[in-house]
Amino acid sequence: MDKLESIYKILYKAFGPQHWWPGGSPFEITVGAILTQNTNWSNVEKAIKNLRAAGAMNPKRLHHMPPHKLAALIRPAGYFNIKAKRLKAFVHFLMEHFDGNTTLMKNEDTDMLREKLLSIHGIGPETADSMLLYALGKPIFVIDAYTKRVLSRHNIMSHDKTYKDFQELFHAAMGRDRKRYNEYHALFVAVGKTCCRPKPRCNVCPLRPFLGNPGL
DNA sequence: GACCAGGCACATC
DNA sequence: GATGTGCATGGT
Repeated sequence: MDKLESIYKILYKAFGPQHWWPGGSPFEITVGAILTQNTNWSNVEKAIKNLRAAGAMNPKRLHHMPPHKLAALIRPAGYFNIKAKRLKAFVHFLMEHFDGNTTLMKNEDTDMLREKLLSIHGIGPETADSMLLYALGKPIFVIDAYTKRVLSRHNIMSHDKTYKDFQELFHAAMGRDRKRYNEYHALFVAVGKTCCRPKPRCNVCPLRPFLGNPGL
């Protein structure tokens, strides 16, 4: 097939390079991956800014920070009590297994690491894969609500298929190319924000000439 | 004021 | 296994 290749090219031409993940160390990206769960990125940026300003954007400081203090710093990102616990759980894992060193984590076998990440409270498939791809540069495709929405609307894959089903579609069709995975996922977010929204604006969909009218 | 945003865990049936 | 709910801020 190369429907997925064609869609990638169309989206890239329409929206251009997205420059994900914006700024930051690998550790900061893992923190961002947790903070952005079901949350607008602009709110996450405020929380990241607070953590930086407090000198807390490193594993040791976060590890030793009381949960209520962490929650206060990340308040703008929403779900702050939940996310404070999740960040603590992740940082605890990072300290225990890799001495707080993301480079050591990167050296771990990808499949093994993914399983370990998924076993951490508050880290599901999307967050784990975001960490693997954007923080550690592993060739793992990230599936999110946008990806599912765009693909299902255009009848590429049914919305009720599993995360794994969607992910395997990309892994099989595109080869394991981390740079393209990075860009492609970001492009799904771009198209999901402009036309393939919850309330669609299909008149401006760049995919329509290729795929026809979305099945809504 | 309703809707939406780069999910996940948990309860219930 | 499927479905529903709590978590919460800030922009549109």
